Amino acid sequence: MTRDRDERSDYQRIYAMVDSIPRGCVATYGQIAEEAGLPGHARQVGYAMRHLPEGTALPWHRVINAKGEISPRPGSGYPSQRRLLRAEGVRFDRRGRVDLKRFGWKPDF
DNA sequence: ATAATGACTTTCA
DNA sequence: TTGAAAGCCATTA
Repeated sequence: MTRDRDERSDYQRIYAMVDSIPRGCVATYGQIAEEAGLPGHARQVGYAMRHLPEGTALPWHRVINAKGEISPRPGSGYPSQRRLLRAEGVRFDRRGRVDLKRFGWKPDF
C-alpha cells in the first residue's frame, strides 16, 4: 500500500481528520478531503475508509456523504453506522438523513 | 504502461 | 423535491 516511507501521507491525514471529529457530529467526505489538504479527493477518503481494518478505532461512522446520508457500501454496516451515530446523539429524519446544518462538524483549524 | 472501479461532489433537468 | 450526467483522482486489475 505504498506506506513504507510515506507513512504520514494522504491517508494518514485523512485518518487524523476523521479521528478529530468530535462526538455527536458528522462530516462529509468532501469536507474531510478539503480540510486534510486534499481538495477534490472526496472519493479517496472513501477509499481510505474501505481499506480500514474492522478493529479500527477510527470513528468512520461519523463520515457521511454530501447528501447527509450514509454512503451505500458493500456488505452490512449500514445499520451499524446508523446505530452508532444515534448513540452519539445524532438524529436522523424520516428518510434516514442527518441535518448537516446542526450536526455537521465545523473544523477549527 | 493503460483500463476499469468506486464508502464522492456538483450541476443541470 | 428527485434523478441523471459529468467531473474528479487514487487504487486495483
